[in-house]
Formats: sequence, structure tokens, C-alpha cells
Amino acid sequence: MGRAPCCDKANVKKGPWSPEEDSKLKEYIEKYGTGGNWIAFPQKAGLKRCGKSCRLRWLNYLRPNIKHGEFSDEEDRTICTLFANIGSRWSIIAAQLPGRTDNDIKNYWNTKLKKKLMGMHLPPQRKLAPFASSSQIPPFQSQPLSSSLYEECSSYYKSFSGLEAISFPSNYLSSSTSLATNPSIFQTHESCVSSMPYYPVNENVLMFGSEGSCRSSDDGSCTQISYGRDIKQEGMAFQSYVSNGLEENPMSMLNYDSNRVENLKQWAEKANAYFGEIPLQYDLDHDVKQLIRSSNSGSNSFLQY
DNA sequence: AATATGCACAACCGCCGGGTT
DNA sequence: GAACCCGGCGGTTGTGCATAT
Repeated sequence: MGRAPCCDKANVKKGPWSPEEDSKLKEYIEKYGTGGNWIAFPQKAGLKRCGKSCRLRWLNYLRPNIKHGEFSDEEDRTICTLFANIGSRWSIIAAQLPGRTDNDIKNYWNTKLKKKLMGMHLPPQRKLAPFASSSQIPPFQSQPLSSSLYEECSSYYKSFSGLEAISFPSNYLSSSTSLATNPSIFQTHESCVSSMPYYPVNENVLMFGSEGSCRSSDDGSCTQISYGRDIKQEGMAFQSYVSNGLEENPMSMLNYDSNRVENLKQWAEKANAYFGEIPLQYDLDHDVKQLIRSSNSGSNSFLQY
């Protein structure tokens, strides 16, 4: 038995908000505030919406001082740098960018910034990576592909990532997401990772690259491959902090507002204390982070475009 | 002009953690 | 301490517009 739904789905409107709904929501909040209970909010405000939907609409769109439109170069740099250090903690990244919402930043990252970054590290004529696989075709892989293509793609991948091989955490492959039914996970042409050979290690894990690519633990058992997003993301984040140290943190390369840096340092300290040392693991975004770091360490900013 | 494809963004979904009972 | 509720979060999907064919 699952969790009870937060609202009566049958009597709740979904989809885009109308201007009338927007003004209703806005007026009510300006008059009475949110009331501290979003679940009860729609009824009070006379909206046929889920409370969560109201909250999201307010926070991401209607709230005062929301900044819409183009991200500045400095914002780009901030996002990239924070992403390299803390991963996809959009709410934390958003906290460093006044007026921007986590959703905004997440969308911006997924649709533009990541591509911009990856594109800069691809030879122009080969922006579209060939999809390939290897002889290690898992049973559910419908199309056999040549290993030569894999080799080409593999070197192509190495050429910009500097990584020999990569293993995916299993949470990229959640139980509800079958490769057979949702191949889109690996279809992004932004990364040749999509065509790394992969094979099941156990029922929940697929390995990419060679077996030797498993770098997870001392005994080679890959035990850090995790299910929870927190372990994965925070693990990467704080491994990064542990290994780089705040002094080497690429943030220092930004003209950072000192208060913001201080906030982040405090947060990082708390988090470090909480998580301690966490084994490094790779995921699809790892190489993006590598790119950011390596680019930042050079004389030319990767965001000079 | 019609259709296909790509892209950007808004919104939804489901999980998790913290607080309360 | 267990059960429940709610807010918050990140990942994913849906939709509409723009551009290419």
C-alpha cells in the first residue's frame, strides 16, 4: 500500500496555470500569506489545484523578485562552479543566485549550459557522436552495433573527459526504468557514455566500460554504487570538497561575493561533518564536472564564448 | 504549405526528511 | 518509538513555439 495522495487527484486541475488562477493565488497570498499549510491552501484560496502545485507556482513564478530571462555570464560561471563542487543540488545553487529558482537553474543547466560546456570540448565536426555498442550486448539491447564504432566513440569520449571508463550508479537505472522501454537515458548525443559497453553486474547495476573500470572500493566490490540520490550526489560533492579543499575550490576563481562564499563554506562544513569521507563514484555528470574543473584551472575560462 | 524535429520551459511525480501527534 | 503529515527537492514529462526539411 502506497502513500496516500496529497490531494484528490480527480477534482484537481492540472496543466498550465491560467492568468485568473495566477491572480487568485497571488492576491490571496498577498492578503493572508500562505497560511503555513500548502495542502489546505487551495481550498482556502478557492483554487482547484493541488497544494504542491500552488506552492510551486508561487515559488517558481509568482513570488516577487523572481528574475526571468537570460542568465548572465557570471551566473553561468556560478552555476558551473557550484555544480562541479556540489552536484545537482539546485536549491543550494539557487540560494547563491538571488532571484533565480532551482527549477529555473535546473532547466537552464539541462537545456543549455551542459550542452554549451560539452560542445566546447567536442571537435566541431563530430558534435554528433555515433551511437555504438560492443559485443557485450545485454539481452534487452535490441540492436547489435559494431565494436569498431565503440572504439571510435570510446576514444572520442576519452578525448574530452580524460576518463578511461565509467561506471553508472544504479539509480540511473531505477527499477521502474527499463532500458528496453526507456532507451532515452542513453541516447543523449552529448556524451559518448551512451555508447560505452555495458553489462549487468547484478540485477540493479549495469557497468559501463571494462570490468576494471570499477573504482569503487578497496576490495573492488563496487559497494558504493548507491540507490539514494543523497548518497550519490553528496558523495560526489564532498569527495570533491575533501579532495580539493576549499582553498582549491574553483569558487575561489570567481569574483565571489564574500557573504555567499561564507554561506557556502558554512554549509560545506556542516555537510562534511555529517557525511565524512565518501568514496568517489562516477556518474554521467562526473565528466562534466571534470571539464569544469580542468577548464577552470587553465588560463582560459571555459565560459568565454 | 505541411510536416517533422528540436528546444525551452512549466509543471508534475514520487521520494525523503523533519516535525508533530 | 511509531505513524502520520507536510514541505522540499530532484528527476522527468508535457506542451507549445521555433526552425528545418
